[in-house]
Amino acid sequence: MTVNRRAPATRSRARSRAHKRRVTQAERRQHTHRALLDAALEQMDSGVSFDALSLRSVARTAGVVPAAFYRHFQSMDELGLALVDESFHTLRSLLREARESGLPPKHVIRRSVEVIVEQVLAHRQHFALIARARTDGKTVLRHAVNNEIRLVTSELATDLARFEAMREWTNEDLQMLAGLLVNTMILNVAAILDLPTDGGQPSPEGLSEIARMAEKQLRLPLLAVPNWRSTR
Amino acid sequence: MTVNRRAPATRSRARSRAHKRRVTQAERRQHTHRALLDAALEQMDSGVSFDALSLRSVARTAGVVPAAFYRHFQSMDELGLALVDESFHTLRSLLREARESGLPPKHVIRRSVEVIVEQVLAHRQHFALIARARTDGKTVLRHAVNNEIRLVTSELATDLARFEAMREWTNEDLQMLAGLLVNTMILNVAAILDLPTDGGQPSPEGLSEIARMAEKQLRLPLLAVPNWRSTR
DNA sequence: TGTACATCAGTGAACGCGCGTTCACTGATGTAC
DNA sequence: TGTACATCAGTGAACGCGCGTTCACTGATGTAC
Repeated sequence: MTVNRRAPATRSRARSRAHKRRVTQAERRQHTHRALLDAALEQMDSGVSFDALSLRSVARTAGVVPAAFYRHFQSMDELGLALVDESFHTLRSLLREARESGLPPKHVIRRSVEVIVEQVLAHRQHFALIARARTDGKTVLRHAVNNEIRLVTSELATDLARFEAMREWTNEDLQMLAGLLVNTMILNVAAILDLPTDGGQPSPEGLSEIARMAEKQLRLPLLAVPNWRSTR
Repeated sequence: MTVNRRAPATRSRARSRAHKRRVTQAERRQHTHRALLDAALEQMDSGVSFDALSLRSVARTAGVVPAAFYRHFQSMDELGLALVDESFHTLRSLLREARESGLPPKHVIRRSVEVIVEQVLAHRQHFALIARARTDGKTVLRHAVNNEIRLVTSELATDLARFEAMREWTNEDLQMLAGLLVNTMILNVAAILDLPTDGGQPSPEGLSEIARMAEKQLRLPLLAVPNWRSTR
């Protein structure tokens, strides 16, 4: 019994025949493609590290025979890279949202933390991938993720350079601060993902505690900015 | 051909007979035990994540038949926990060294970073385990590692409370700052482990660049301490 | 010291299992007339 | 609209492999006399 049959057993034969619908090959292809990606995300979300995933279990979860996998990806590594792309697309739009809010620095931190918490809950699986794959065994994925993180960090450094208080900072120091902030964000995201979920979402208490902590951890280094002598 | 034979083939039969040495069962047992732990560390150090290790490959690397593994550990998880204990013993002694240096705050940071770099190079494999297992798939290991990190963070918070400038800080804020510092350390350790090694040690340039960055990332939040209003 | 038996770390063969990959195939969709 | 052929996503069986675990075993070390 596969996901791709046209006439589910739950419909009467007459009805299914009357409502018989032509599904284009492209639709079917896209559906399975998505199902394979989702199957991998689902398993990673439930605690399996990427390189413990098997091609067969992914195909099984997607409701497809193992050989069908090869119609979509050459290998699990290729699927992994596709997921990294997807996940960072999510992360980038998150960061853009926080950045373009146009709020004064004081509120931009609180807002950023709010956005992060919202986004992590909404795209839990993608963030789980980023958090895990960053240090996971498979070299291909790890490097892909770390490259993306490096890019995000550089973008943040560029944004920081626009603030009056950091006009005189060296590039290295901007990268340093951006790295500190990005790392702090990543680890707080990991903390959210590690909260017990009891089936659905983690408890609001747990979330707000992490949010409060994250906000402080971001605010503290920024508080030091006026005292920092970058030139030397 | 195993590691435990008394008379290696490279010695003449006469010599080996003349120098025949009684090896106690305890010695043999301890030797194999260590060989199994080292085999796991060696494989993790060369990039394999813990839950990609197989019992058979560990036994093979240790020069022992798979069944012999069970004379020492009930499962790979048990071996993993033994490694976590060992690794944190290393980490704790590192932290004690930095803490008990008795240096003024200004120099304690630079000294801590130096100690970390030294220790990571000297105990590369243990730090690789901590860095990896922290987010790895296997639940048992991940929780063990995160618990230990939480303990280390609390100890650091206690130490911070002794500084004059933080006398008035709430417990939560001390934990927050300690968490920020510990996370920063961990991520810089991960960065050191990710440096290309070309066989032996990573390049001094790469190391000193990370060290400079780490020092700044630790110094910046501490610079903000006098401005932080903890009470609210 | 020598002998007889107990202990036990490590052996080697066997098992059933899920894995990745291959292959010829099926049958619905697509297309040309 | 209907027919004949092409395309191609997904099938199902088969393969060889490394895995974890079990078992009766071997032979050196340990011990009691």
